[in-house]
Amino acid sequence: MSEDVDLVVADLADSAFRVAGLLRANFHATAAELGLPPAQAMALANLSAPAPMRELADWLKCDASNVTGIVDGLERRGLVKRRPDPEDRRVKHLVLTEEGERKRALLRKGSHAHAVTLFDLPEKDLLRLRDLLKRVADAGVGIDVASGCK
Amino acid sequence: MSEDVDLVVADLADSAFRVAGLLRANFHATAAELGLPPAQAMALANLSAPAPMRELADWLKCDASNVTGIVDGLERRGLVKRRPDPEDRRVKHLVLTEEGERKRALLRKGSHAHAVTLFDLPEKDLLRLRDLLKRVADAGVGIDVASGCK
DNA sequence: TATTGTTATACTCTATAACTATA
DNA sequence: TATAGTTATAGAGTATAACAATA
Repeated sequence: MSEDVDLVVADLADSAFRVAGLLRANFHATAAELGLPPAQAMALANLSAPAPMRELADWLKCDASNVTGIVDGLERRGLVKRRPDPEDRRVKHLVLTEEGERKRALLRKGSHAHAVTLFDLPEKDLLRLRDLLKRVADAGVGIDVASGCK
Repeated sequence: MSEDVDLVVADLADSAFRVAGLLRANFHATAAELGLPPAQAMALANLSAPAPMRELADWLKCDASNVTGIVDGLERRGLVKRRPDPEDRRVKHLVLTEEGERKRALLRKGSHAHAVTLFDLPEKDLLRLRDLLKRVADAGVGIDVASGCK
């Protein structure tokens, strides 16, 4: 007899939430140590290269109007600068300052160290877990939210 | 040659975040359809039986002072009632109304339907993923946040 | 003294809508 | 007309500190 799929899925969703919660809690704690609110930290972590503000809104999956405030905070802290695009004068590119680069590196270092400790599995299991979870994550982008239909 | 563990872990953390993000986005959307803000929905989902407000604060991992506002919202919507504990008159138990039970069921039904669609894997993989993720989640509770040390 | 729940306060996050300046 | 970014506004989530009632 096979296990009840509903139960397995419920278990799975619970574990996924818990694991992500642990990752997020650590990210927030690391951010707090660096004096950064969560959203600003998330923005900073995503700024691998100069990018228009619009792009940041897409990354953070939030309305463009929020980005203004988040970037205001990062600019107030001296971590990014707004640089107007000479080609299209509506666009402003976000450029990290030296201090911004430094904090970004610390932020990523902290997250990664925690992840390594968290995903403490034998290599075979680690690879298996990565493959399975990636399949779910990749397939999931095509699923309509709150409808359950593809 | 084995793959670089750092890369695998980074990939894994990314997938875990994405999967949890999908689950959460769906939960919020389902909550919104029921006219519930996220925190109130989360509280409602956790109220399987009458519980003291303090317990809810632990579940939600937030300060007790927040719970007052969240429960105010649920009470305003007629979904829960505060019932004083006769044994310890400091304590108030949260009891779902009939409408509260109804919305709670709908909320859980929506989440679960989405999870079933999301975790659309052959049974063998499904069980494997559940086991691996559960191991990580269970082990993770013992890890200090933002320090990476056990 | 310690704990439960409340209030007051402040900061942050988020979406909507109306606006500007460009394209 | 459409797009990038801003402003104003309002609702929501969160933590801190001080407090009342009770244990």
